[in-house]
Amino acid sequence: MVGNMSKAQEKPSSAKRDHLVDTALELFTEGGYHAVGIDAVLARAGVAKMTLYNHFPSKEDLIVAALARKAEQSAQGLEKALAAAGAEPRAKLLAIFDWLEVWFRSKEFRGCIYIKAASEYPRKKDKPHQAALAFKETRLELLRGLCRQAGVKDAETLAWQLSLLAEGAIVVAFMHARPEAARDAKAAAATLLAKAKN
Amino acid sequence: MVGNMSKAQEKPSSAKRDHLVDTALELFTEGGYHAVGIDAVLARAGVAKMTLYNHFPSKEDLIVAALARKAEQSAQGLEKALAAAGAEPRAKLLAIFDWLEVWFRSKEFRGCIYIKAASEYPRKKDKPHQAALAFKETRLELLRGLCRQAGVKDAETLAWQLSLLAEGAIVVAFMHARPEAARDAKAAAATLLAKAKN
DNA sequence: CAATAAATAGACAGGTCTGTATATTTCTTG
DNA sequence: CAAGAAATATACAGACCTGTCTATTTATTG
Repeated sequence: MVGNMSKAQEKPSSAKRDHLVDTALELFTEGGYHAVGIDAVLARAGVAKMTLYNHFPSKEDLIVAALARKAEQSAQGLEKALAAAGAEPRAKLLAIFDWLEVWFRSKEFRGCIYIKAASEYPRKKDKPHQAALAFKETRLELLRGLCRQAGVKDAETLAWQLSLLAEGAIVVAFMHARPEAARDAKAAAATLLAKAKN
Repeated sequence: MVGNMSKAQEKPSSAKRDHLVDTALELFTEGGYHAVGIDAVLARAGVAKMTLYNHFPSKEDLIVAALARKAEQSAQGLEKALAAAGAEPRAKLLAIFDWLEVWFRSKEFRGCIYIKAASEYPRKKDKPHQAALAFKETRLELLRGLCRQAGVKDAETLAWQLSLLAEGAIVVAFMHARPEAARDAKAAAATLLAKAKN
C-alpha cells in the first residue's frame, strides 16, 4: 500500500463504513452526541468495535463523518427543491421555507444537528464544532448567491436576515413542536424581499 | 419539622445552595450539560458532594435550578430594557433586539442555555427539557402581549415571527460569532412591524 | 451553654465511557 | 485454492460518571 501511512487515518469508503455512519447519524440525531455512546451505535449497526476504530481514529471523527453525510443528503434535497421552484431567484428563496416545512413535518425531525454539534462541542478547535460551522457557512453562501441574483439593494444584509428566519424557524419548530414556523418565516421572508427590492 | 417529608425534596434557599446554582449555571453555560460533571461544579464552588445532594435530588434538578436562576436574571434585565424604551409597544418590541445585542457582545455570551437544554435532553419528559420549553413559552407570551398592545392586524403571527428573528439571531450570533445579527434582526422586525400596522 | 441542623471529607458502589490488544474467523481476489 | 485483507468476538485498561454511606466537624439558635 503506497501513500500516507502516518497513522489513525480515515480509510476510504466501504459498505461497513457507510452503514456505521448512517447508524451514527440516526442515533446522534435522536439522542445527542455525549448522551449516545459508541457502544449504542455499534449495537444498532451490528458492527464490531474494532471495525469502527479501523475506519475512524475517534468518536469525534465518526461524528464529523455523520455531519458530512447529513450535509450531502440535505444539499441534495435542497437542490432538488430549488430546481423545482423555477428560474426566479425570489421564487427559489421562498421555496427554501416550503422545503423546511416538509422537513419540520417529517417524523424524523429532531432539530438541527449542526446547532447541536456546535453546542455540545463549544470550543472552536473541536472537530464537530468546525464541521458544523462550515455547514452553516455553506448555507449562508447559497443564500448570498440567491440574494445577489435577485438584484436587491443590500444582498448581504438580506442574506443574513433570511438566515435568521431559517435558523429561527428550525429552533421554534423543534422546541415548540410547531412546523407552522416555516409558514411564518416564509411570510416574513416575502415581506423582507419586497422591501429590499431594487 | 412539620410539612411534607416524603423524600428527596428540594430544600429552601440558602447561601450554599445559591452559590451552587450560580456555579452550575456558569459551568453548564460554558461546557454543556453532559460534558460537565457535578464534580467539576463542586470543585469550582468549593462545596461538598453531600451538600449538593442534600439540596437537590439529582443532577437534573440542579440543572433545572440553574435554568430558573438564569430565567430570573434574564427577565429582570429585559424588564429594565423595556421600561427604558418608553411607553410605546413598538419601541419596546424593537428595544428587545438592542438588548439582545448587548448580550451578544458580552464576553460571557455562549448561546442560549434553553435551546441547549432542550437539545441535550430531547425527551419531553426530561425535566431540563420542560424547564426550557416553559421559558420559551413565557418569552413568547411577552411578545404576544406587546404585539397586541401595538394594535397590529395579526398579533399572533407577528409574535411568532418576531420570535423567529430573536431565536435566529441568538443562533447566528453564537455559531458565526456575529453580534451584528441583532441589528439585522431589528431591521427585519421594523419592516414586519410596519407592514403589520393596523 | 446545649441541642439541633448543616456542611464537611473521604471512601465507595455500580455503572458507563472511549480506546486498545489479541487471537480468530470471514471475506476478497489474484 | 491460496494469500492477504477485513471484520469479528472478547477481554481489558483507565478514566469518568452519578449517587450513597459514614463519621466528623462546623454553624446556628433556643
